[in-house]
Amino acid sequence: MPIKILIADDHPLIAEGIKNTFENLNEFEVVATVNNGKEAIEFIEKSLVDVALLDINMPVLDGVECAKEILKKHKHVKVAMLSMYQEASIIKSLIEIGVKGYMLKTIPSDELLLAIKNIYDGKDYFNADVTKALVSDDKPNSFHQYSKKSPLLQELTNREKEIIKYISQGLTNVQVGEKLFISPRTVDTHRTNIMKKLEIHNVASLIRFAFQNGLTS
Amino acid sequence: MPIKILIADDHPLIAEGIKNTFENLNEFEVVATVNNGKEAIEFIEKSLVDVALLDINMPVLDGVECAKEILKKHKHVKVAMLSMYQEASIIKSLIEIGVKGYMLKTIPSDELLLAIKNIYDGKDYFNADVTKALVSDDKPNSFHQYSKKSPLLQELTNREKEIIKYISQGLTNVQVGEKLFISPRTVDTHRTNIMKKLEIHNVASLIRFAFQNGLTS
DNA sequence: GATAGAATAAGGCATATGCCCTATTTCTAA
DNA sequence: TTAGAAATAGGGCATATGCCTTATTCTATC
Repeated sequence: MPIKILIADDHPLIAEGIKNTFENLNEFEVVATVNNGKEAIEFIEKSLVDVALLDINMPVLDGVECAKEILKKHKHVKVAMLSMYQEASIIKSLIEIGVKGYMLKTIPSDELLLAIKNIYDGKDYFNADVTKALVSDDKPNSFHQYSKKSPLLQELTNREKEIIKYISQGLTNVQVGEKLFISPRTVDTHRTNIMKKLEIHNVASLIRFAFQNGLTS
Repeated sequence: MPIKILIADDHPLIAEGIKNTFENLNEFEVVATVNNGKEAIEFIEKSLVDVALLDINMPVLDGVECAKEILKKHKHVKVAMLSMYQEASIIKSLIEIGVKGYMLKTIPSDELLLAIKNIYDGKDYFNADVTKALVSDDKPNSFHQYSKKSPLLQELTNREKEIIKYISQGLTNVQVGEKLFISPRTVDTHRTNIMKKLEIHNVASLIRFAFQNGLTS
């Protein structure tokens, strides 16, 4: 029986490319390609899926939130993430959530096949570059040393995500305040809270986070 | 005779997806899929290509630089750009360079076919969202009103690109200075020059630019 | 040899940020 | 109904930024 794969990506060309990789191989079967996390969950709730391959950066419901939902409610489904970027901090969060794999979109087709097969067999698959980044990341806040929660698990509120969106558009605290009809000091407070949660200390890192997690407009 | 298409994208899955879109259609023929701008130019120099479909964000030689090169030396090749993001300012630059099309990676396959056909026939194809953004962008520095050069044409030097890379990693001027063994004041000068060239006024916009143009590490 | 661009550096200053606080109100889940 | 988020707001202050300015040195290129 082929491995039933669900692909979630908001870029049709990419979804097609991935689907194409598994085509004509009787070991795999792409049972669905959906455009966002919400559709992915809806499909899993009514059909059988072995491995869910989720893009991190998706509209409506992003990959990370989607993964959490799936891993909480549908424990038989193995979840692997696809991303444009390699970022050690995200990986830590994903591992803590229970994700079985993380790969960059630069992965060659044949390696993707191997990865999905491994994940289906209960093994983990994490992109080599990423693993390397994790290993070299021996800062005191590394989750291997302390059981401190990783950034992404320190959930951001909707308002905080909204604030990030405006900041990443290049707006200052004053401008964001004007957009949302709140005091610039409130924006500042949100900003401070966001940075504390994400363990970062300047806008540059914040925008970086926004882009790598699909929080931009 | 089929339209000869060259695809340049550093993400094999995406390149495969695009290639797959044109498969089995005798109106089109994908003559090559390459991983970066350099390879694209090398191929065009020795083989016949009608339409080059370039990802903006590529290593080695990015899409914009690649497009300039092709349009300068190989005027018979029509160039279309693919991007993850819609950003009016980039489009302006591309139009000025002579690019015939710009589409987001969210484009559906059938629309991509239509787009390439139009471009081959000498028409332009620009993503609807992008066109809308351009029209609504009636700021005084719009290139339709003044013949002022757009940001991307105001070339960044290698050192400036290097500085952007470090800033987008979240480093402060002092930290960048330490990395490059130069004074933080020099980093500041570079930063100021970059912002003047790009017509932006804060880091947030700078990081945004970096991500949208593949200048991140 | 002159000129221009690139990279370097710094004075000076207004603005924005990052981050401690504390505090109130509103909403929500236990 | 009550504890706990979430959103609101501001005092206060150190640091970082954004952006003028000028200036030197080192290539290229003409």
